[in-house]
Amino acid sequence: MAEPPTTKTKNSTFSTAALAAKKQTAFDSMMNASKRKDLTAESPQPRKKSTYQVSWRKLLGDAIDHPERDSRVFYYDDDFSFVYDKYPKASVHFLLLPRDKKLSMAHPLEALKDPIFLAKVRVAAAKLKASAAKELQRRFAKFSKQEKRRLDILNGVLELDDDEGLPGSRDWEKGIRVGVHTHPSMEHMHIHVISKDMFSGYLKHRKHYNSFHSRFFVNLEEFPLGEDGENKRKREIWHWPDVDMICWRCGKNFKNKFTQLKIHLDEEFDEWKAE
Amino acid sequence: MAEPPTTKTKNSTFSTAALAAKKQTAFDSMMNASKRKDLTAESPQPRKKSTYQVSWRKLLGDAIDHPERDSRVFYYDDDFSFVYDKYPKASVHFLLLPRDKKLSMAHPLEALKDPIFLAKVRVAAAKLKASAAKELQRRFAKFSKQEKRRLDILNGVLELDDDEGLPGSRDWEKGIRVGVHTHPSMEHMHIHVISKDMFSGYLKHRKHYNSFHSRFFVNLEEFPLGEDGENKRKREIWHWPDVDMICWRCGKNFKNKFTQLKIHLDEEFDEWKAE
DNA sequence: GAATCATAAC
DNA sequence: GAATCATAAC
Ligand SMILES: [Zn+2]
Ligand SMILES: [Zn+2]
Ligand SMILES: [Zn+2]
Ligand SMILES: [Zn+2]
Repeated sequence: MAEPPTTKTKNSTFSTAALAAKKQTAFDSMMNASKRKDLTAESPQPRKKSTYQVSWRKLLGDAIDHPERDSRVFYYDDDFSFVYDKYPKASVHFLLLPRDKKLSMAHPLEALKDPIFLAKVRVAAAKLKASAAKELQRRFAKFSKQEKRRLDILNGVLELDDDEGLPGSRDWEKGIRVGVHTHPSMEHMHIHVISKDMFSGYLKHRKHYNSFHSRFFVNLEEFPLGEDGENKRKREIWHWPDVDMICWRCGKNFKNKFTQLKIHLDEEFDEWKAE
Repeated sequence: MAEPPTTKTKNSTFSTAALAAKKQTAFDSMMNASKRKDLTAESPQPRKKSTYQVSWRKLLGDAIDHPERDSRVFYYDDDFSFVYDKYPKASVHFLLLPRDKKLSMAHPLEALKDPIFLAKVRVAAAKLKASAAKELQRRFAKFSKQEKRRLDILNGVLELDDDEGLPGSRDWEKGIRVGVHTHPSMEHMHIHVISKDMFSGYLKHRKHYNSFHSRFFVNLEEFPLGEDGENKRKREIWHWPDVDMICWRCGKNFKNKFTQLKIHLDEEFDEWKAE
């Protein structure tokens, strides 16, 4: 089964930074920066429209075509790859990728209309969700009030009362969301499995936040949407990305104030871990 | 004397976030975001040039005029205010503000030509630097190899050898830089007292980094620059802000790759604390 | 998808 | 000084 990552917990907002850095190609041997400035100083010209053909949309292809040699993949079988998001937008952020070529190329809102496929995705997603919850527990149980008595007993600091069983763990799965984006950017279908906290150095602007905490995000439980549901959803995000940012935990509306939201998320993160 | 701040150390890149948030005025009651979009959708017009008269340049005025009621001030006397930078660009970031009206309005490169004033600034800066070093020690000694034996003895984990004195502390002042910007933005003269790490959620772009780790930053020890030195300095930053970012610790050149530098600073921060 | 740079408005 | 938004180029 999928094991949660064993990334060393450190005082960092870029927890998978090392991985990202390792996979990064060397710096482009671009023109010297000051020379660039000189050239444009007197005759500023708009850069020409790019003819770059978007290969970044296919960046998830390797994870399903060659999972055995893709370091982002931490588990796979014939049907699915379990993947670390390279730019995690929360403390835990995994992707579930269907490996079937045809399904993988379909739009998630279309593919998940098929009840057979939906059922298979739900089974796999439940596994990945459990894995994500386990990772939250591994990293944050030590801050959690609900885990305290259990941990104290396990560590021999406290003793069980007579007839007392070992206390249960906090339900970390409640801290995990599972779903898809209404309009994904990368073309291989992917289901996000992400913790609610949105505490990450990779969360850098409004779209990042609202991709997961607005109507742009469709929970797997909501499927099948039905035609009416789907149309309603698209109306709801008509003004995307110009939609307010709402705190996932307390509901406070931050309008378009992303930096204020970031500071608030930082505080909510600590309180949430402490629950 | 100036005492270091007692901010609770937590897993946060916005350590003075609470302060910043508290001082922030309520959100502007601006037009609804979606309405804005509608208005500009068919006839996009550039926003009019602002007539806003820059009061933000005077934002440090209160710290020297009314230090007793400015929460950023943590120590002051007749000559200087010691201040927390509201947007710290490193784990410790203080400002030293001369309170004399005339000196405060002068350009630092001009004012520090006066040997009397320079000497007074150096005395005050030494105090603030010591305070900053003490704060580094308070927060990071527990990660430091150089502090380990000392702390183990203080905590009773180890015992002193015969004739052994208590081991000295790490020299945390080596981790502090003191100096001014060649072209400050805020008009009240301020001397930066800042740890080298540049680990901060408020460090967001190249100018932030290079303001402290390029020739744009003039160390207090370098004064007096002399006319030649000053002119040379200005030539060296002619291409500002288009100058390469160089890691403060290992000297690696990150060119204009700010995000890569951020990830690297994160790693250097851990290694530096562990020294 | 990420990232650098530029631009208002404050 | 900070912050939102837009724009290339990849
Ligand atoms: Zn996506
Ligand atoms: Zn909240
Ligand atoms: Zn300044
Ligand atoms: Zn380095």
